[in-house]
Amino acid sequence: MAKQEDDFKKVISHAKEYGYVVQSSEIYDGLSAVYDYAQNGAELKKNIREYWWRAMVQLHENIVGIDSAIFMHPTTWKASGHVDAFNDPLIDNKDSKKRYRADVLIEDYVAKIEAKIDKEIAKAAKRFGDTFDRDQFVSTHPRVLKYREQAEAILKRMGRSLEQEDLADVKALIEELGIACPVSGSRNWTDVKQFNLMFGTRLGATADSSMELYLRPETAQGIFVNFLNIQKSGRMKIPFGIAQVGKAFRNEIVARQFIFRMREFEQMEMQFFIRPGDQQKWYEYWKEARIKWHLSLGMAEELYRFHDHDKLAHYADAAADIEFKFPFGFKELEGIHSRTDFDLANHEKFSGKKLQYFDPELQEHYVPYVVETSIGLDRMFLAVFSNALQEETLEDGSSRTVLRIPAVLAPVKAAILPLVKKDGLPEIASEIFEELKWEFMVQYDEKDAVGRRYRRQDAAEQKRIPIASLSAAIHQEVDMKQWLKKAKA
RNA sequence: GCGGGAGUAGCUCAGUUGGUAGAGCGUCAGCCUUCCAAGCUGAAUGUCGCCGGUUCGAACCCGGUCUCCCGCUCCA
Repeated sequence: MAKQEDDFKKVISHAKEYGYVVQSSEIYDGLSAVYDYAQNGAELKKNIREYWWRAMVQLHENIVGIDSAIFMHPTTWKASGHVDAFNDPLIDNKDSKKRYRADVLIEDYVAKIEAKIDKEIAKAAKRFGDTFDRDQFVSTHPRVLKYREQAEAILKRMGRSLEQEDLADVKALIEELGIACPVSGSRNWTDVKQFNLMFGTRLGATADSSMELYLRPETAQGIFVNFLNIQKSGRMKIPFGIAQVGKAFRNEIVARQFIFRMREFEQMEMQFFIRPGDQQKWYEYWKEARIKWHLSLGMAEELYRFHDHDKLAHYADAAADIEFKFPFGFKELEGIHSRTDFDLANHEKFSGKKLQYFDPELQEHYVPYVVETSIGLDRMFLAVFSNALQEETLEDGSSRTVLRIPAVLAPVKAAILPLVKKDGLPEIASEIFEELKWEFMVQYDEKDAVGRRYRRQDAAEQKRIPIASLSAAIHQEVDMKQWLKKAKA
């Protein structure tokens, strides 16, 4: 565990020292869970983004890419379920310091009442044997009726209080029911607080003419609301996909672990529209396609694993994560979700506009089902970067730090290093540099002994290309270019 | 939000019972060097996270605050 922490700290400090990631607004003590990408980080991030875009959009004739706005009509988030799902009433127990969702505490209490009903039924069933009439028993037995009435009253009151955002009453309900903390057993509760995971802002300059809206908590909805626009203008036929890369915002209660969980982050999402009933097939297809994409980068296979969800989100009928072995353990890197027609159907309902597809083969209209792939660009960055950072022991026993980034993603593709700073070598090296820079990110360095420059490059960008000698390289300039192209491919 | 740990140069850290800062690496200028750092000469860099208090005097003691790491909690 301590080893893990050390490794993770090394990743963070290396990212800072070599111009990858720094904390936002550092000179003002920083902003919690907000980070900036520095010179090398911006390149690496851009390369990951492009690698994804090419794999998804360029290589699939039936997938197109869009770039939708961060601001969206507020009703979007009602339709998507985020207004409900991202608003949690939370309460803390002052003795155990544990935090709970207030509604879950109450629901658990109700579940206990229902368990009592089941017990009564079981008892009666045993007593009456074959003659037991379950429905009649439930609708007449006084104790069962009382329990049922209790349970319903509690849920009704909770529902009404949450609806009206009467959080004081939610707390009062918890106290009246005598709900105790499962850990400490105490009934010493804080007030119920509403946590909204979405950032609110205003559109419009003056207070009375402005409209309250949210920064998008996911990019997917920008795709759903444009479903018909894209389908029609692109003459897309099901199955087809719409991809998008963009920023999303979540006001996490606790955002931590460096760039793993940030309040402002970038998603790379693709919504694949399919016939209802085909979801299982496409879900499996994309699970496989996505893991292949990851493995194509050549990082160790053991670093990845699938995690199938048992507890599904409000929109999904199947979901799996591709987890990556980060320095702090296996964590979600990408999600593949079968979202059914939840989103499009809800946007139909809330907007009153039909979001349907006419299937020429089936000769019928339907709301398509959706399989989504959603990967965090920042998480992918962290996966690549943390895995690339390696300590290498050399033959002579000394060690060096190498940032071994997959060549396609490397921020800088080649370093041009004249062996010595004389005999006209810098001039020739500069010529090579001038020529290569039109096609690749390259760097030039003539300072210090060449060995030292190698080490410097190894630690910073891992881009050096073995050249037998500079003079040989000049004669083999064409070959080198081809080597570079191969390396790039 | 709660609990634990931490914040001194770009990085890793030292700093004795309070007497206004150091090392290694790195960086920069130059020398040497025709292939894998730690040879030579010189140089720059810190309101000791921030604010306040105690004191003749605070990196050190006290209070507050911000930020980071770990655990709990949360995570479409």
